[in-house]
Amino acid sequence: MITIKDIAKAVGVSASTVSRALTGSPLVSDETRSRILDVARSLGYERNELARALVKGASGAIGLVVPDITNPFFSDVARGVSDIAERAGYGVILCNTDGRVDRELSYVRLMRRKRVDGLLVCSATLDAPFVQDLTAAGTPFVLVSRMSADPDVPYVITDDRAGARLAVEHLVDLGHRRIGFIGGPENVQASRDRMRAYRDVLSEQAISARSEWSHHADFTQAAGRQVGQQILAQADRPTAIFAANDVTALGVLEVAEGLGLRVPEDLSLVGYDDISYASLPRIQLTTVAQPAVEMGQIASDWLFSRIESDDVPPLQRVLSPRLVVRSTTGPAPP
Amino acid sequence: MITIKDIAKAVGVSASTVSRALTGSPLVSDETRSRILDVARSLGYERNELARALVKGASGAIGLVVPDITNPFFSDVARGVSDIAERAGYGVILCNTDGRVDRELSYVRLMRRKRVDGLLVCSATLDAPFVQDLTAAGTPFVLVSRMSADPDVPYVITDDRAGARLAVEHLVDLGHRRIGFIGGPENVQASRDRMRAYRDVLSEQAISARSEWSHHADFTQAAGRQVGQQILAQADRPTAIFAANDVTALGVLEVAEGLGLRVPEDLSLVGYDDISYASLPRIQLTTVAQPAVEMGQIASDWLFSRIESDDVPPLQRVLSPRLVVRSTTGPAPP
DNA sequence: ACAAGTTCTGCAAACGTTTACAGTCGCGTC
DNA sequence: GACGCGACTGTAAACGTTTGCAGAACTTGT
Repeated sequence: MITIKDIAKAVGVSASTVSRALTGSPLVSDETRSRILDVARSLGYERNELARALVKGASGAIGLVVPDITNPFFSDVARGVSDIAERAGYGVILCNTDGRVDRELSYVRLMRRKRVDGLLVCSATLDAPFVQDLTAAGTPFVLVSRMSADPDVPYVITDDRAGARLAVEHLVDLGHRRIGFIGGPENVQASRDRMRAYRDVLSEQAISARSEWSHHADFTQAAGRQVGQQILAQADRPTAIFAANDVTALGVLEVAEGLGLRVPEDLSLVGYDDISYASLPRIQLTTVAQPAVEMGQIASDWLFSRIESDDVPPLQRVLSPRLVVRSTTGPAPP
Repeated sequence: MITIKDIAKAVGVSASTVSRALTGSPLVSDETRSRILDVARSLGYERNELARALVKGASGAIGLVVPDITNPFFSDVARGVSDIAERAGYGVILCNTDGRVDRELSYVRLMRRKRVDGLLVCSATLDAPFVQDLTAAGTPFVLVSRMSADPDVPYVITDDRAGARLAVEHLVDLGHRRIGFIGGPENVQASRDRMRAYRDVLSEQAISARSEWSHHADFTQAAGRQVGQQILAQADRPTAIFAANDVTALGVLEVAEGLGLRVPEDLSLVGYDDISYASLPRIQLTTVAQPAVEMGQIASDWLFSRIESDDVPPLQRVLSPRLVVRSTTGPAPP
């Protein structure tokens, strides 16, 4: 690979002059600059960003850790992040944790070793030890879709309690009294909040929460099928289910139809996220919309300004979810 | 940040000894090694991979360039890649090109500057100038979902011609004679191949290919809607449409239902890719399956062995596509 | 007691940049 | 003709590792 020294030799100047010419410093005469640029071009020089990163103390990369890039919610977030990063000239390193704390932690450590300039974490487990590590290390980061008890930790979320309330109240308004819930992993904040709101609404409305209608899954379609089957196979089954994300809801939809249940006549179904497939004509899933792409953009926008300058106020942004009523919900059967 | 020198000072040895201890070299006594490890741990040392990369000439990262991570086909590929990369201890840098040659090129250059050890390119434009650049530079890479005229270029693809044949022949078998096609961008190899097969089958069957039923889109749902609308709004419309990917097909499905057409009674529809949403009960899209996750795995598996050793035979893997008949296709209306 | 190993450790160079500092050169001014 | 100044260029150190080479200390065999 061509280095700055090769160019220096070819042009007959020192390496520092080449460096200056290439970085656009004014401390170089127009004549030598153009000679240098010519030679650099003709040699096909590409600056070694590793070396540059080492001396500048900035790697020009950020880490993006998500549970599963295959989940449309997170690929939307990733898309938002990647777009902003491209504009800012940063690289994005992708990490899939499957929501496992150990992988999350090992990825965060890998990112620290790679000296990323910042970190975007969607992983959302509740008791995240890496948060302290990162604050202690002074690595800028943003939590996406997870809030922290610590008031100094920057985050972008939507109000999960409010969103879940919308969903459950919608079902209650339709006359449902037998309402089930399928959450994500127990240690995921978003899942807890949505569950909490579910319980709150039920108790406010003096509706009993039946434990056999409320289960944890893991935000995948397969788990949605499995838990959905479990709930719906009971003789005494709910008339409505609120699933803590769309992917799960689609899994439930699948088994519901498999069991011969009509949606929404026999079973109403609400999801969460409003992934693009929720709006397909055949699906028309009632759901709570989160602006995923925008969340990614907001988070990375802030991250980059935080990287450039230490004193930007911490980002603590709570976006409003929006209930999107489509056709998987209807009046409760008599 | 703690460096190797800090540890050296604290323990009272030289930096080289610390380095050796940390990298597990046998040239260090057990006693000093354990003292060093203790101090390293207690100081919270994390090795600077940038510095290491600089001297070793290997960055421990690969680039993954895809048109759009939001497209489930590519997020599946990404998932496969990321899993293998994690196991091999590599980082994956994500690049979205939207299929634009300029962005593709500028990303490839960025990756070269970042000195990635290898590159996985899904971008699939036909006349890809970066291929020569990369071979010339000696950067290992694999084309995913695109073949090259050059016999030395490594790739993983499925046989697009064969897959598309399956789709179109299926429609013909069902009695359709009025068959439309919606492709991807004109310069995308996969799109061309699928179109080519579409035309071949029609001409073999002595069916006329009507140009007003055959259009290019860009593999997005929005474009599927738009082009679908264009084709289906005609009084003289086809009885079947083969869309070059599932996302497009879902867009078509949307407008078809909007126009009051029943699928498959009035219109049969075939997609390509078998993304996970194609199998939803309400969708049940007939499609041609490509093993996306596996393609990502195969490609990166090979890439890593290629990185470790120069002389592995070039990867040229053609996987077989599989027709999955579901319920968006049916007999042609009389 | 001494040569010849062994086993461990340190020195210094290298990787490819950036950048503070010190020149050098030519030119105009007094 | 000395002086200062502006405009440019070079020297060298630094970033944090790895690693070839040489040396030190300690064993072993004679």
